[in-house]
Amino acid sequence: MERLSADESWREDCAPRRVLELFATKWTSMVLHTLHARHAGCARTGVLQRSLPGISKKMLTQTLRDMEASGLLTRHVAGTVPPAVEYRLTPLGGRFVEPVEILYAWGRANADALDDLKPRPTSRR
Amino acid sequence: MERLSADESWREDCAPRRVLELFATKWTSMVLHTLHARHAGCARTGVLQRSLPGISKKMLTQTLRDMEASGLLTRHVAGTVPPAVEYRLTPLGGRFVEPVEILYAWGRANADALDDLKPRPTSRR
DNA sequence: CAGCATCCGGAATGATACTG
DNA sequence: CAGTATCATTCCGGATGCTG
Repeated sequence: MERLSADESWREDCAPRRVLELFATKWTSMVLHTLHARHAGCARTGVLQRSLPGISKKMLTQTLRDMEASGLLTRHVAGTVPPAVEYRLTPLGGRFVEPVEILYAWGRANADALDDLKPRPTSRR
Repeated sequence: MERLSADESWREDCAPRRVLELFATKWTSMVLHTLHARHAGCARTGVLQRSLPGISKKMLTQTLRDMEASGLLTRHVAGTVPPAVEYRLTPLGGRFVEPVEILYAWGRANADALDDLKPRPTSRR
């Protein structure tokens, strides 16, 4: 074996690895997918929270801020009477939707196989 | 907004979410990708460790065991003089390579954009 | 409504050393 | 070579309460 192709390695700090880090945080990909698939790439905090069963206000805010820092979305503060903040996908965020969608679809397509290995109620993390 | 498509939701315990959990563990996807791209789907422990810069023996073993439990690969113990253990991708594991490859490729394709937001030496996680 | 400040239990990762 | 056993550390993610 050892058919070293082009550069199929995993040096630390390589781009692919930074992509994986985006998935390391529990909600990132779900927020991204929801923002795109259910809200056309733009939504407010409350709406997002309602679209994501189980997420807490804290984690939602934290995730959104991290994603903003990662350049996946932008944050727009509107009026100030009742704070209205909107989050919108950036071009990078928009492109990142694609891989996420693929993962999502793969999950659905392989739901059966995944069910078999389901015996992990108190799953990791 | 609110263009609720087919079933683009994230109910807890849905298949897509269980897929994401596979990425929650740091090394899973890297082991999978390495096993496929560099070792044709079958390799021994030591070889894998040498192919994954930075992984510890402990984490490698743990990751491999988890992946075995998840049905992504099988474990074959050969002789016993010097223990020789081989890990081989299962059909499910083989199918899972596809999405992982896509993420990998996406990272390479968007390396520039990812580099811009790189100012995170002591990155998250 | 949006967000921040804290406190906290537990999980994930890692360094090191030992066994067969 | 493969794996296990400790010990230490990081920090994720949930709960709760407060601010404007």
